[in-house]
Order: sequence, then structure tokens, then C-alpha cells
Amino acid sequence: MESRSFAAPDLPGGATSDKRRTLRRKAQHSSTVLDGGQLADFKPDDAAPATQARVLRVAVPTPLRRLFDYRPAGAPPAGGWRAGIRVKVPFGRRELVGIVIACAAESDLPLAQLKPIVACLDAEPLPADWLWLCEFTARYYQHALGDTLHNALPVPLRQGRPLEARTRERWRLETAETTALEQLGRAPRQRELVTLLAQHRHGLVTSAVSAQGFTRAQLQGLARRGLVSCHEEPLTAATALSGPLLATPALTLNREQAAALAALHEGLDRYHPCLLHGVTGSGKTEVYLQLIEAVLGQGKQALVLVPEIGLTPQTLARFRKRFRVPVVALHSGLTDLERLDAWEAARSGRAPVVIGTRSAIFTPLARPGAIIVDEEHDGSFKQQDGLRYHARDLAIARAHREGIPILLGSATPSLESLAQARSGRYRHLRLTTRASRHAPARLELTDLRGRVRQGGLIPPVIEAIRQALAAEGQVLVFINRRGFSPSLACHQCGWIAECRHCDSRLTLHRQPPRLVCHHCEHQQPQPDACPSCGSADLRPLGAGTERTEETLATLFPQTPIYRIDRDSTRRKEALDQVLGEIRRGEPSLLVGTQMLAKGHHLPHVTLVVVVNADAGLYASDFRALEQSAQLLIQVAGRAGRAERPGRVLVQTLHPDDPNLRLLADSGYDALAYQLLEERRLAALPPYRHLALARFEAVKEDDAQATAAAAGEALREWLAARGSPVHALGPVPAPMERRQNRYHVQLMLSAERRSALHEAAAWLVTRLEQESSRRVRWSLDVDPMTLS
DNA sequence: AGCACGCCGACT
DNA sequence: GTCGGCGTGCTC
Repeated sequence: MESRSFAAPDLPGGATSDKRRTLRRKAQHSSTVLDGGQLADFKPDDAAPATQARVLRVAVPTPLRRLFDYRPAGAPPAGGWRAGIRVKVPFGRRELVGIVIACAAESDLPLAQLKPIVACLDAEPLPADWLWLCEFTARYYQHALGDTLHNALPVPLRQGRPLEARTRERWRLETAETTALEQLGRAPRQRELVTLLAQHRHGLVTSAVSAQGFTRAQLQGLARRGLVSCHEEPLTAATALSGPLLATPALTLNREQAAALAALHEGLDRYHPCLLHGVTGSGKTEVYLQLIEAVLGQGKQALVLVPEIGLTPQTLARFRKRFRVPVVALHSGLTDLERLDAWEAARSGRAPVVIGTRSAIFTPLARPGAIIVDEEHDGSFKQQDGLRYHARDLAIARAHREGIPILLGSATPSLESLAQARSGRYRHLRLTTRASRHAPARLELTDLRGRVRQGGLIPPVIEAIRQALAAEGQVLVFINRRGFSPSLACHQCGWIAECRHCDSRLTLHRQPPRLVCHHCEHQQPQPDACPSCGSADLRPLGAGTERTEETLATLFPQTPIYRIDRDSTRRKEALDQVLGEIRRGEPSLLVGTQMLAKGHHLPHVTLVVVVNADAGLYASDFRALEQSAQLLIQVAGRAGRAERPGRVLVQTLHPDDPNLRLLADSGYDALAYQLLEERRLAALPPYRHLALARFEAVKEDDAQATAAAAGEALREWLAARGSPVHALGPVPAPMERRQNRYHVQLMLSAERRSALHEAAAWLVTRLEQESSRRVRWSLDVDPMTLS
């Protein structure tokens, strides 16, 4: 039986609700359907509190995929023992903070063998919606529940800090200033303090008072005389909203936007998955904002997920400017305590709008109203180590569970989402009209073959750059390679600088001059002579951002050049500063990697140059083409956003490649539908589901042997059960040696998720029992890459 | 993952 | 003689 709760990322979205509601209820009460062992006794959250539980089943922060039983001790929490209560427990020789998952009368172990808990940390359980999502995540990605919960919890809560909003004190003058001064006699500092407070009718928080040079003792002195009062308030104040919701009026929608919004309004009170498929500049954000407006109008909360690079001050400013309610952002710059505050504000409902990157999907909401995933195709939604979850897929599962709408937005939707939309499971909302008068710039393919290149650029392209600059435009030169050149070769004997820890070539950097491996931390000085033949004729092959920047500097000495890549903008302020200068609009050259291509508004760019479009064309990874098409369209979208039309020149060695031609002539959608057909024929996602087991070890044989034994056992198990799951491998990973470790993998594939899930669960259980300590392994469900 | 226990090499 | 290398086993 295909389980609904497991298959949620696949759920039919179009059909209505009755059937789904029953399914949902059923899923709640039969979570054993899919259990991989650890959740067999998971109690639905509406189970009666067990005040007299004899056994607490606790998830502990460890990679072990099982629960541990403890005896309750001390007074039970106010509402009785229930799932979601944090407890401090003895674990081996340590004490850890675990979370009660179920209460039971019996344990598999004799009761006398169970240790009592050390302490109960909560009176109320952690939010049920959060707990459900973690439990779903652990099952879906075959990850230990304890570790999943640990990952999804703000750091202070992991450490056992009480679940309370942090508060601050606000001091307010209780009498008229003159009255107060009369009563004080001469206490000069206190008199000054009274005067200060008199200027602030709503009072001042302690930090503001001490910033003026007053002490807490002085405040308390006034409080003792009854002249000032002190109130505690949460850090994110609950703004009881009176008056209009909007701080600035909504923009007028065009016909397509209005139609999309109308469709969204129809599905506000149910699970309603929609793909907002709109070309660059078609006003997706305005649709998000007006959807949020409707959600807030119902007194509910909206959760917005954005790619890692997309949570810029400008994006945030746009949301904050629109609404008169707090917009809470969860970004990497927050301290642990600030993160906890944001989490708490969302959990309590004090934060009506929550915006964050991947991990924000684990934010609890008191009154969930809608989830929006912007740039849903973006790779940064998938975590690439540890708990390998995909925030977009979890968002779908969560919206389904909560019965709320979910909006996936993109100019270049993932093939997964496109397939769902085409089949009718997601509602397909299209925006084809750009706000500016110009059609999106076409990709002009320019042939690199047999042409002299300077810094990677051929003469006609350099000429186009010259013209664009002469016309007072900005030029964006996109290269997806950091450094000076991607390899260093000996012109005499053909030696090429390679990493001594990986199967990769070293990239030459000039600032500072070094050979650097982009796969591990390894760096070494640039050699003066070939280590193989002694020749001094070492030449850099190919161009990276540094080299193109250097070339452009000699070609256009009068024009400012901004290079934007991970090396040039290690500090965040550096990036903001450069972007600020660029937005002033002076004619200039912008050289950068995808950092530059994503997210940022560059209104003065009139020419975009793609130095080399070929990287993804013939790569082995099955998603490479999809991803480079998305990137190309995104880069192209930077051209001509303001009043001027733009040009996009794409250099390629394969100007006749049918895929590239299709993208250039007919656009992303045409290529995407073509790629979908190829995926169907090749039995790849989204028509088949994958799980990848990776093995790594210092010694190649160890990794190989463990993987081979696991593969063998798995195939036997599959055959014995007549399972439709295919198991391929072990095969060496595309880059077999990385950081001196050898990588091999097993790939499982199936048409149905449930079958894949069962097989993966079995494999994981076996690996957990059998694999030696020398071999590290991990399972990646729905892998984004096969490397 | 931690953290212990345990059994073999070069050192005060 | 022991300090410490990392292999192996356990965590209710």
C-alpha cells in the first residue's frame, strides 16, 4: 500500500479535500504503515496525556536509529507526560537532552533495567506541528529521529534552555514630570532620568536607558517610590494590529497576476499546491505579497522560503515595507539566542510573516496559513550532508499535513514541479508578461571554435562589450569558475597540476598566487618549473574570473571592474558595498560566478556575456543540463531589466547542440518539456525515484567490499520479496578519490516511493548492524547529484 | 557520534 | 615500567 503520509511530495493537488481529509486522518492513526522500526509506537499528538506512564520512549541526539526507554522520575509535567516534552536523561556515561516520543506501559527491556530520567525540562510539549514534521523527515530520509530533532531545534533548546520567550523590561513614568521632580528632592541623576522618561510616553527598555548612561539601581530607586513602573514584554512585541494591514499599498496587478491571485484566493483554506511559473520580471513577488496579505487578513501566518543567496536586505526590505506587522527573518547572521527568539515568535504566533532559507522549514507556526517557496528549483534547498532533506519537498508535505496552500515560484521550475503541474497535481499558474516593455532577451549563441580568445573572450564579443560600454550600459560577464585558470599545464611534456588528495586538477589563483584544490582544502605554491620534465614553460589553461577580470582591465583601462565571486567577497559587507556601487549605474564591467547571477537586482546591465555555456552540456550527472539551463536563463534575466532592452551573448564550442539550440530558440519551457521526455525514457526522476547509498573509506578495498556485500545482500532481499526496486552497483563515484578517501555508491531506483522506501529502510538497518568502523556510509533519498 | 576499554610501540 | 595509538563495543 502506498502510504499517503510518506508520499506527500507526490500528492495529488488538484482534487478536493474530502478524500484527502480521511486519508490524513488515517495516516495520523496508522503511522506504523511505513515505519522503519523506530516509530512503531509513535503516538498521534491527540493521544490522551499519560500522567501515570510507566515507560517514556525517548529520542536521544545520537545517530542511532532507535528510541531509548526510561522510567519517569520526579513530578510529571503539568499537562501529563506526552510526546514533545524534553527530558534530561543519562546515556552511557553522559547526560543528554532527549525528547519524549511516546509513553508506554511496557518496554522491550525489563522495567528494572531502565534508568530513570534525570529531569523533566518542559511543562508543555514542543509544538505538535514541529514534532510531526521532524518525525516525517526522519522517516522519509531514513535518518535517526533523535538526530533529526536535534538538527531542527534552536541551539539553546537543544541544550535544555527553557522554552520561554526572552523578555525585556520597559520602564514608564507613572506621574507627571513635575510631580515626580517635586517628590525627588535632590537626587541629580534620578531627576535627569525622570526627565528622560518623560520624553517617552511609551516608556523605554532597559538597554535604551543604560545607553543614556543611567544604571539599573537608579531605575529601581524611582520604582521604589512608585514614580516609574516596569513591565516585561517579549522581544518581538505582539503588535495588536489596529488600523490597516498594509504600510504601503499593493501594486496593481496585470491580468495574469490577478488571475493567479484569484486562483490562490480560492484555495486559502485547504491544501492547494500551486506552481507560479513566471518569467523573470513578471512580478512573482507581488503575487507572494498579495497572497500573504490574504493570509494575514485571515489572522494566519505565512512562511516564506528563499534560496541561500536570496535573503538579501533588499528582499527583506520589500516584505517589511509592505506590511505593518513584524516580518521575522531567519538568516545565517543571527546569534543562537536571536534564532530562538525568532523561533519562539513564530511558534507563539507573534510573528505573522517568517522568511528564511532551507532550515526555516522547521519553524513551528501557531496559525499556519500558507507556505511560499521562492525559486523553488534552487539547489540550496537540498541539504548536502548529514540529514539530507529537501526543504521544498518538506514544505509540500507540511502544507499537506496542515491543510494549507503552498506556492512554488520560479521562472525556471524544476522538472519535478513541472511534471506535477502538467499532470494537474499542482495548479499551474503562469505569468508570461514582463513589467518592462521589453521581451526577455534572447540567447545569442556565439561560436568559440577556432577563434582567438583573450581571457576567454573572442573578438566579436569584446567588440559588443565595447559598444555596450560606449552606450553607457553595464556589462555582466558570467564565468562559473573561480580563480585565474582552471588548470596549469607544462607545454613541453603535458604534465598537469593535480591535487594530491583528490582525483582533480588544481586551479591556479593569482590573488594570492597559489594552486588550489576546489574539492578539498589543499593549497600549494605555484611551481617555477615542471616537476616532471623541468621545463619552465608552464601555462595556465582556460580562464576563470581572475583572468577574465585581468584581461578586461587591459582592454578597458578606463572602465571600473567589479569581480564578484567567493574569493572577492568573503566578507558580506564587501559584497553589499560592491553591489551598492554597481547600482549607482556608472558604465562598468561586472565579472562574476553564479553569486552574481542569482538574486541581485542589476537594473543597469544591458549586455550579459556567458563565457562558456558548455560545462553542463555533456556532464555525466543527469541533472546537469536542467541546472545549467536554469542558470543560463537566470543570468540572461539580468539583462535589460530597466528601460533599455538587453542582449545576451553565449559563447559555446557546440553552437549546434540541439539542447542548447532549443533553449536559445524556444526558451526554457520547451527545453524542460523535452528533458522530461528524456527522463521518462531513461527511467529517471521525476518518473522514477532514486536513493543513493554512498560509501567512503581511506582504503579503496574497504569501501568497495562493504558496498559490494551490502549490494549483494540487498539484491537477495529484493529477489526474495519480488520487490520492483532496482539496485545498481557498487560503482565508483564520479570523483572516486576526494580528500584521500575513496568513494563508491549503490543506487536504488523504483517507480513507487513506498517500494523504494522499504528497500532503503532494510539496507540502512543492515548497514547499521554490519558495516565496519573504517567505512563511513550515508543514504541520500532523492539525490540531487550522483557524485 | 561520544566515550570507554583494551592491547601493542617509543619514551620520561 | 607507562603514555598513547586507534580498533571494538555500548548507549534504555
